[in-house]
Amino acid sequence: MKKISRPTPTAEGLQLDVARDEFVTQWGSIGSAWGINRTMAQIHALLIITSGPLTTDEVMEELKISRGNAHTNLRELVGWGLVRSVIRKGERKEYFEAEKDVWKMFCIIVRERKRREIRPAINVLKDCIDRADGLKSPDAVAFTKQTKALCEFMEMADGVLSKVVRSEQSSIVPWALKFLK
Amino acid sequence: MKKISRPTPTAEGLQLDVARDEFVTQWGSIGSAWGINRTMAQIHALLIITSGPLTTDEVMEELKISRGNAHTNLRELVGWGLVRSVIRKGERKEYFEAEKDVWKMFCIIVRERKRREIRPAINVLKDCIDRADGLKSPDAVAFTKQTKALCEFMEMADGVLSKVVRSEQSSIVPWALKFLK
DNA sequence: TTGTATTTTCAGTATTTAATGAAAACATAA
DNA sequence: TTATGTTTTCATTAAATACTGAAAATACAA
Repeated sequence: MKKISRPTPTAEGLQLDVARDEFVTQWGSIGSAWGINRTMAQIHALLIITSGPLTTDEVMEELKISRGNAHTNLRELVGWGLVRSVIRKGERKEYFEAEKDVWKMFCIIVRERKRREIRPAINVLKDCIDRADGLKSPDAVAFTKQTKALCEFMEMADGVLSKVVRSEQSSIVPWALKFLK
Repeated sequence: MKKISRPTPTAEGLQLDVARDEFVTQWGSIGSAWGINRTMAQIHALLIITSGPLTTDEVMEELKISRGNAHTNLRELVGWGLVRSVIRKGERKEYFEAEKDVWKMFCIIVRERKRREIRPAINVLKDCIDRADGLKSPDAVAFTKQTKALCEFMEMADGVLSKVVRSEQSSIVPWALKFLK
């Protein structure tokens, strides 16, 4: 295994390293507030601020984590579509690089969350509505009314997000924004 | 402690109970996918589909959870503003009821997440930018560029959400929607 | 083939997060 | 005041989640 080569640390270099560490660490805690595994968020952060693609070993080294951990979370990120694997010809190692365009990142995350979380939630709501729909008691009527309201709201949100994300370009939202208040 | 009175279960009543249970349970798992404590989401779900306000004991009974757990999560929900406590005159017990209007719920959640998560994230980014800004190396320039892009995006998102939520009325988003694509 | 580099898996362990339940604190009525 | 109902706290325990590291599987070159 090749040792990662590093330039002799200069004052500037150290300052940058501090900023990068801060970014990676904090992105990790922000991620976990949003229900994302801390390590996954940190790897993502690391790849976002690294110009070239990195190998699993380099990620392990940078974040001081085990191979299994690095491997699993890199795969997860590839699964989300936030990171792609790159194979350099003549080399056997797999490299990983993040999508860096912020708007594209946003679109990917929105699409995945729609698919993984919003859609299932809507299905659950529909299921509950079906079970209670037609029941006559006041309780049942109230229940149906409330779940229907929730369901309609989520479908609306789902639709808005679809449209926002459809164009895949960032100018539309700021533009539409002019019309809001 | 007074036992909760319940009508004799009918076929319809049972069917409703199943639907309610399903809703509460599933809302719990949806919540945890979004970084919200499962019990907190379940209590919220329970209060949303219950017409009258409930006491801590009733919540404990319905969800089969301990007093401490019910207490803590009810307080947390009150802290978010999603649930308010109600005191009935002549009674010593505290009652809890949820905000039921879906649009209001949405506004509360957006405002709180902005405050608790988006704003702090923006501050972290600004801090990282400050540390690296002015450094001349190509790595530093790339780092600054990337973090600035992220920061600007999040500020934009913050602004959009502020406007969406400002009016506190649901008609604006569907209206603005017409302009999207 | 066989050897070597690399990736993947997963049982075991550690860490983090959430829940319990009983005691303490508090509030009100008698 | 004392008695009683109610809320709050918090040390302990339980459950969920994440991580490690080594072994197995895979891929490829010689």
